[in-house]
Amino acid sequence: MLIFSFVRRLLKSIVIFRLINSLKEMKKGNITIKDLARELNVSPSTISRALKDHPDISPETKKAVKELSEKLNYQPNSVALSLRQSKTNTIGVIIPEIAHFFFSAVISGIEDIAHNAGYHVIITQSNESIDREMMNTKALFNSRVDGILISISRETNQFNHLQQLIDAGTPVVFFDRVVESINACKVIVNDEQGAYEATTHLIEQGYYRIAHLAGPQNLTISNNRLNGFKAALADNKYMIDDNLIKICGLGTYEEAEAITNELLDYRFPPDAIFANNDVAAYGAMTAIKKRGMKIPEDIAIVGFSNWRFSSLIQPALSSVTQPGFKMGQEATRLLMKQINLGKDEEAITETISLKTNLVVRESSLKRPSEQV
Amino acid sequence: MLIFSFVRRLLKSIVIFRLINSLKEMKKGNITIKDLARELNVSPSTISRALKDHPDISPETKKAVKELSEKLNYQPNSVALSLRQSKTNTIGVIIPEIAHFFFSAVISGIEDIAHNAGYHVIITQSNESIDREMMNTKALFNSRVDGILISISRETNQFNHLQQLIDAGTPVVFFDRVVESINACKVIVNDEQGAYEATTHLIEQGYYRIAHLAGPQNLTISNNRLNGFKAALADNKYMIDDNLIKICGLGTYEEAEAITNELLDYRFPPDAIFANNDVAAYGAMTAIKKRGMKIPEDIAIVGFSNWRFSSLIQPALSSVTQPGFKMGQEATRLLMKQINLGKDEEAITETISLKTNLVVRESSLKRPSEQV
DNA sequence: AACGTGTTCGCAATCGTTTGCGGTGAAAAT
DNA sequence: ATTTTCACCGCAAACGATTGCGAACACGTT
Repeated sequence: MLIFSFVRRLLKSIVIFRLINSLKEMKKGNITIKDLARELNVSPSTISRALKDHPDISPETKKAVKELSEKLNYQPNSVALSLRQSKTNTIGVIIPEIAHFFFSAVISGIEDIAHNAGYHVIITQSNESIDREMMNTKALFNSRVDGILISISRETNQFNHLQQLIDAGTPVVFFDRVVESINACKVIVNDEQGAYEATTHLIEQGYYRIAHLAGPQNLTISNNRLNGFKAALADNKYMIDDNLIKICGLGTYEEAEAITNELLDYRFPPDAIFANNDVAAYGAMTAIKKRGMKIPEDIAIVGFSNWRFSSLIQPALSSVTQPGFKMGQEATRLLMKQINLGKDEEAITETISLKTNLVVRESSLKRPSEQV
Repeated sequence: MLIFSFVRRLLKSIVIFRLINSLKEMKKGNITIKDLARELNVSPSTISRALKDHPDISPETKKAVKELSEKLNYQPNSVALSLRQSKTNTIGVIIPEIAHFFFSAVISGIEDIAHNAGYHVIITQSNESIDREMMNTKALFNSRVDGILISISRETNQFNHLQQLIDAGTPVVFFDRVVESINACKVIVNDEQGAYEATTHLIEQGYYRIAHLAGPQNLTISNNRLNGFKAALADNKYMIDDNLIKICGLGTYEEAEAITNELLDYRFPPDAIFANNDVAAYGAMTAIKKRGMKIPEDIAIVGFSNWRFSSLIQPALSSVTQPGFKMGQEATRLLMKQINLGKDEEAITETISLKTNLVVRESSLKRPSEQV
């Protein structure tokens, strides 16, 4: 018995030595189930079963397998697994830009749910380009991700690539920037309501000539915000002056600054600006400051998205917060639901609408003395 | 001939009908090479060869294959390809946090090079947690990515998981937050020089009691910045007062604010602060402002990283820029070089050091009247 | 007629893992 | 002594694509 054990141990160390050697030779020598099988003189099936505590395998074999696997630090090849099971346990995300606080928050929400469900997350950026977006959808499809979360790019005005994806059976959930015409799961924030509240807030503060820096109107969210803006004006018997509604197509800081300058050049410039997003708001603030005008005394500003540093700038920027983290969570939950659907079950097409929240800071407050 | 053509066309449409039908049934019915083979009555090998213009295949067959493949929108299964070729054409990235302007820039740089080389990029966040980082390395390894780019977490103080990765033959390139003790490719910025220049700048502006908000000292970058700070003081014959060097371990805004308050409580508080990063600088600014002190008149501030909004806050924050995009590019180039290495070639262990650049803004400028 | 040549394609193995089914041997039941 | 039972394990096919090798066939050449 002792001798046997000794011999076995000797054999094992030789085995390990041999493996390490061949590993060095092969450079990228990842241990496979076959390696374990060869060294223990059993079949690969046995290794596979032993590693997952299949009842057909004897305790001794299991022990031996597990020990060797531990010692050689065996790691199952996910690629092979994915192929075998036609399931990658991976979901893909397509967003316009990572360097965007809102989207970063969404990603964290996505990872939160996905990781707990045992999924990996592949993130891709479209960089606001439809070509890039199409490439990404194709790449994710070819990688056979189990599902896709997408917020479309600023440029996206046709949706074949997305419809194809859905037709091929890939579960898709849209978030934030959704596509109206596609029948699928969607998670949005109530942009219209957010814009309505922001505008109402400006009205309540006593501003009467309110401009809007709008986003590109092919994006539903931009359109909704514009509608909310108009609705608030209308409900308060304010006239809607199209000259005070400017579309910022690029979404850059500089563009907003230039467009704000146009507004300020009017004979009767606005006394408040509601910006489609915080970046535009920053641009507006810059233009205003450069003219020596004061915020909010001369012009009030409200933004949208509540970037991380909106509270840090001077004056602190009022903004509509979007629940990014929660949106990521909800979108991923919907996706998981779809993925786990039986083949025969009907596809679900739920739409979740999350509430926004207006955070009032200095940039939109009339001074006490000036308040009505 | 005409009849033949007609029959063939008829057959084809039936074929397609059948496929579409079975596709609907199978829900996730991705077209495979076998499907094409069955419908055209050839072997899968022929399909494979036809699709890649192998000379062994007749022009007619090629044409038929390509047409059908086009019509059914055949997309090769990347998973199967990866398994077959032991190559995933994917690289993994591990960063502490996505919601960080510097890292976002790095990612864009990475994608720039990687996409051009035909690689996908998988991004994972460690959230500054070593556990998460270990999980991510394992997950990426199991996914058999062709290489990994990593910037370690704030918590990471042991490196077994990374050494194992390298020992297993996975190409790894460290960037920004590198591990000194591991022999591998690294891309860093010259933190010491950056800190040296920032500190020298403060000295030249006439500040004489300069404090430093340092980062956790297990991070080489933090340590280098501290060293640069000290070196600048020493070279200018300034004394190094350890009371003016405070370590911010968490890296949060609030922590920096609290620690700055400690500095301000001194009988002789500092008249300038060089912060290890911009977030800490923001915290310091908040603390200073809350006391009614003025920047830079009472206290000057210089940060590190040059966040996107450092130029927007009041006063605009002087900061040391790090070339994030370029860093991502360089790191990826190094990784590509490693990946394309022959099996027998010696592993490369290059270290690239990028230059920083001090951007002087209001927060560190003595007023003209007060300047020497 | 036999052989050589070239074109066009299929067979089968392979990547790493899983799994239904069948096989072996020993112990237990008849 | 024969059958049944059970524990334990291996065979082989499968996931989708690639590729070395050989086969079949139609030519042209001797």
